[in-house]
Amino acid sequence: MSELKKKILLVEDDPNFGIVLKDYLMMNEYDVTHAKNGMEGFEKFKKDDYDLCILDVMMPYKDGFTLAKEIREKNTEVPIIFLTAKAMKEDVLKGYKVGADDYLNKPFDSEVLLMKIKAIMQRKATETVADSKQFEFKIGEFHLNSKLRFLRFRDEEPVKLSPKENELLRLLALHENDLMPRELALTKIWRDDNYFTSRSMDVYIAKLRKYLKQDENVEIVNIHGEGFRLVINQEA
Amino acid sequence: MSELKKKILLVEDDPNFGIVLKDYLMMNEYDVTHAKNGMEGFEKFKKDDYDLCILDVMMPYKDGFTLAKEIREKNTEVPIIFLTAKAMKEDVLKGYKVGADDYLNKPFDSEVLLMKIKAIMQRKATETVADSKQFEFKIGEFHLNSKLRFLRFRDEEPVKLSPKENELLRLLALHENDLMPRELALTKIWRDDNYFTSRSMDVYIAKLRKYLKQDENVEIVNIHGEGFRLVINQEA
DNA sequence: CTTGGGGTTTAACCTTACATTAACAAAAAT
DNA sequence: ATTTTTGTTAATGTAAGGTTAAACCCCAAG
Repeated sequence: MSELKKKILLVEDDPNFGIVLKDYLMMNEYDVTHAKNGMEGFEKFKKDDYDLCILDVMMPYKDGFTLAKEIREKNTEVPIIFLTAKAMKEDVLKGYKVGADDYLNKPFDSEVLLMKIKAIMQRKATETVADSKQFEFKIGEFHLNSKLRFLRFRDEEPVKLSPKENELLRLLALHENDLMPRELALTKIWRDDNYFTSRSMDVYIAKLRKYLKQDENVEIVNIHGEGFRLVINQEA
Repeated sequence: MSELKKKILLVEDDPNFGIVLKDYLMMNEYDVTHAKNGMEGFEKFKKDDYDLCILDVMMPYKDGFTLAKEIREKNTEVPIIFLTAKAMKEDVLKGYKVGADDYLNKPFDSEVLLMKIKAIMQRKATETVADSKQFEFKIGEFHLNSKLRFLRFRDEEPVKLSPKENELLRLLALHENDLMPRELALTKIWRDDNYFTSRSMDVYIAKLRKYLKQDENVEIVNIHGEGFRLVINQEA
């Protein structure tokens, strides 16, 4: 049964490091293709479908950012992780809004890389294209603008939401009337799933309930051991 | 059509290093003009349009900072990168005040330079042309003329704005009712994003709020960790 | 050269905003 | 019955933002 191994494109010019990393990832059940420079990386990218790209930034002739841009022109979805030299300053990275899913400074702990890969795969698996672009929601008599992070009830003054409140409510709204699994919120918003983040999330659920109390027909229901459901009852 | 190469003015007095750097940049598809001192650099600058200037700081007769200042008098837009001989913090700061986009300590990794160049070009590329031409705004009952740098409330005497006040308010107005990211203002107006420029910006926000207080329906709202929003409420 | 003023930055101090953790109560599952 | 999960409120620590005043820098007038 040809396993459904996830395909990773690894572009890394340092041959030693590249091979070590490739082997490590393959040991962890990924199907890894290794390209030794930007050109080769792009060729291989065009020839196949990948679930993830790991690009070294510092490469001669075609650096990781440039390659990422080319990849993005072909595919706006595929997650990209950059491997950057430690010396690289934040502002340089920020200048490049290629849409990276993560950065890792060399040298890095390979287990950290694995975790990031897992988190990204998980996130992508449960994400639709439309979702990532929706920032306004009608929730009963509320209006959520999750770009500007405010929640308005009818025509009243909007309430400002904190980043976490906002993301959580948005995620619930995306799953309106349906289950929003605990684990999903934890991996997407908290990027980690453990006892404490889980309790933290519960605290935020309580906060949201307080806001939403104004509208009788809106409530957040718990599904024990599973997650939460944003229920919206419409009156006839 | 492939001749859309970006033009770089390189001013570097060390002939060996200058030529090596020029060649390296040309290998990376830039159109490089090399000047061997500040005088020559300024002459060449006046004769042509460049997309970027790379200036050595340590040069006889006319140092990089002085040259930068002259360049800025002619052109407030063109990005400037300084090459400094050692880690000299004072000079670096001085450089930023001329409006440098970045600086590099010699000796530097040429790939890092490439990266910075790309980041800067990218930033320039994403600025819209339309924005750069709009200089008059209606802000509630205010009128902002950002060419002449004054702000008028109704028919009262216009208030004169300082350059920073003016640019900041203009940037807010360009994003009217929408988020104006902190980072955007800092990189565009202050050309640097650090603790101090950030605090400086907050001071200017306070000043603008003071001016805008006259109109009840205009306010600058903070979005924690993101930026500011110029909100204009219209009464029916 | 020195002095003064406009513009800007830095410092200081204070308030608000956020996220996490703790603590304990209640509900659900086993 | 007892363990696990969830609800809720409060306490804590840290970061971000608001405000004011002093320091600083440059430049131009005395």
